[in-house]
Amino acid sequence: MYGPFDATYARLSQALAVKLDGAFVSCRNAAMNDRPTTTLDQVARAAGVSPSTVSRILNGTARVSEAKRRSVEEAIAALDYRPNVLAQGLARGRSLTIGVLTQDIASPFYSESLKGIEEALAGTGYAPLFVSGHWDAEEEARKVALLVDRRVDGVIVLTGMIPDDALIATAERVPVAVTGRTLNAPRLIAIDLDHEAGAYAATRYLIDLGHTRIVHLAGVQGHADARARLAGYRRALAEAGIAEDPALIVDGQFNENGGLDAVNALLDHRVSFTAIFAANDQSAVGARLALYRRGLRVPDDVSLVGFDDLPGSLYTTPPLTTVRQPAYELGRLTARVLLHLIDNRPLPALDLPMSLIVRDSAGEPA
Amino acid sequence: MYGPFDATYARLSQALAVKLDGAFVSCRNAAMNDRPTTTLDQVARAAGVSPSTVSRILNGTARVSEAKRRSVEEAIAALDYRPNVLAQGLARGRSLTIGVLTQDIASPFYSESLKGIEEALAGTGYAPLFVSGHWDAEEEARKVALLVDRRVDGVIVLTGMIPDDALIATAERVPVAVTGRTLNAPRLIAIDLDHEAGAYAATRYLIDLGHTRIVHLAGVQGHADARARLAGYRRALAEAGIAEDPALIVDGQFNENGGLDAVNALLDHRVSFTAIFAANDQSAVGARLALYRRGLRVPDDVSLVGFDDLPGSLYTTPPLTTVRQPAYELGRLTARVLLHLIDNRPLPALDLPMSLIVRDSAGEPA
DNA sequence: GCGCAACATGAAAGCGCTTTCAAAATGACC
DNA sequence: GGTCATTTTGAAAGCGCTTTCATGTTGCGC
Repeated sequence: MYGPFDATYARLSQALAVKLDGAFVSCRNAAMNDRPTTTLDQVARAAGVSPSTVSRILNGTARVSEAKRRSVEEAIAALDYRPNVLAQGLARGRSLTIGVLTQDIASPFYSESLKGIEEALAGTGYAPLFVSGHWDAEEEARKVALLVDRRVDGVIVLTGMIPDDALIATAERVPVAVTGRTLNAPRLIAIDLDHEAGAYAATRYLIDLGHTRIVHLAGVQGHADARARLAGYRRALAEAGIAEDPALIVDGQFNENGGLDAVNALLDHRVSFTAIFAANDQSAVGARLALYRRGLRVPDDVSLVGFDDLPGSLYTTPPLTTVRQPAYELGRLTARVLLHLIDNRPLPALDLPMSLIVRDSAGEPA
Repeated sequence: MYGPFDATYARLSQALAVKLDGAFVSCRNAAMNDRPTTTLDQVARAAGVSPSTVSRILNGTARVSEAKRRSVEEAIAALDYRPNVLAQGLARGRSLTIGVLTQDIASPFYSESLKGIEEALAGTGYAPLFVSGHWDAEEEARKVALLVDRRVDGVIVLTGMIPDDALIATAERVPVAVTGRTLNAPRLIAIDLDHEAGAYAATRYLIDLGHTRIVHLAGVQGHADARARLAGYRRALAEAGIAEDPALIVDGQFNENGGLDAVNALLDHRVSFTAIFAANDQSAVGARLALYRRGLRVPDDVSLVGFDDLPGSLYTTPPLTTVRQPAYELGRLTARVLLHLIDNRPLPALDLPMSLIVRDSAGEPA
């Protein structure tokens, strides 16, 4: 037992926590003295021109004499004027905001897509407004409504459980781009990747290595991606003439703990297998820990293949062989396509391949 | 060599990629037929009352006769009316938006704080607007300006490199809450955790286990947290009477690759050590992989302690002993404090402890 | 039934910007 | 120098909401 400090000890799940120090906080809560924000009218007055002229200069909407331009620019600099984007939005009928419904702002997978969206929007004047639905159809609908109420100029939905109908209805008000679905409606664009093919490739890879007893750590029931990946697994087995064993298809819940529990259960029941195909990297990581705890080596004793290629999967021990989903690129593309949809421009060409990334977690069976 | 498919092969960094399938895209780009959005005026007309009355009912600003209330509510339902939040913001002078400057939307550490902010704001009417500064003072300043231009009602800054002055200047326009600094200014609140103490505890823990040759995988130079953690490491050594060996303090860059490279270099140079204290979990994970590649066991051959307690650190092999930073709670608290600052209410009590989470990656030296 | 307070309601003036429309200024040309 | 096309500019009307202010109602006590 460990205990050198004169501190309080607390037994956590499987961790001993030592409380250390509190937070340092500093603040001077001054009297409300909002620095008065300067408006376009003030700039106009200072420059001796009309508000319209200032607006025109700001937006380059029309030609303006050099003299006025200069005096307006001086006034802007002197007053440190910054246009009120809200007011602009109201006047123009566009908010320059793109609403993005993700499921969990901290999801290692979707946050890559958010990054792609951010990147695609950078420099366009649009700012993304991120909201999380937590895989709950109701909450997702509420969050989409929130976006619409804020008059976003477009909505991006990253997968989720919100029904197609709701998305179609939303598309009546504002252009929508959704990933992870196939869907056809006016002012709505759906971008999907071929999860079935990815899963097929992963499973086929294991089969080609010589495995026949392959566990599938399935994703969350009712989730479209989970279904597609299971289908790919099945197709690969069928094609190879390997009979499907229901005992090998277990629930991995798409998360670490699910993978951990599932593999523990498998091992407890003495189910025999030589490889695991996890429906996502997170459950693969959980599975890997369960194997580690039982002293099973990867890939020597058990081969492991994941799905997603999370940034961290390059650094697991051993680095994880997995199906790469181009999450970042998907986000970028989706945002780009949405902008095109908003401007009613022709849609750009699309090409987003899934790919099997072979690292060190799978090998031939012992 | 592996190659069962009739597919293209490509040699990646350390991975063989098999290109699979393209994206499925569906869309019907209908003619622009924006469903006309209904306004408060229309509701008023439909209900046979004045706009003021509708507004009052919407906001509960004043008592209204039961009859009118009912007819307005019917009109709202019939027209499917939703208030325009932008217009409300303009009229009220408040946007109901909180700007949040993070560094990387996909950072596993900071996204926990974002989650906390989201949680704290849920149900308050405020929505967070997330922007990323990428640890670049210039970009951070630009992003903060963007937030101010959108007239956010408050700004949260998660650490970052933006100079204190810039924050103080921002605070003249809008309330600011910043983490990872100690700073005192009007309408600005700074919340910091004690990184030095956390690092001290981690190092002391290793020392108490019997280690004396302890590597410190330092964070990014010039980063305040990195400095504080190094200081804690040093204090623990000094207190224990262990002479500091400069060869043991190496640059881990706060990321996986940095940790990997640093430990590789150490091993290449045959520096002897029995433990590693990494300045964050990401570099610890990189270090762990480097050790794995060399056949060194954790914790049998080398003990490893991280910093942050990322969600994934519970599932590394072995689970990582680390200093827990309450990132989620920090986000929640910061948002809450900011709301108080905005409303000029007394600030809530604060208590955010760091704690050493003992898992399985550190033990007594061999 | 009268006077006054209390209340419910509507008119209208913003919030800070854009944009249409028409007037004023400029310049080209004969 | 006058005419007309072309540009530059400003006045004013919104965008969709809130909020002040004034008006019209109601209710109460006497």
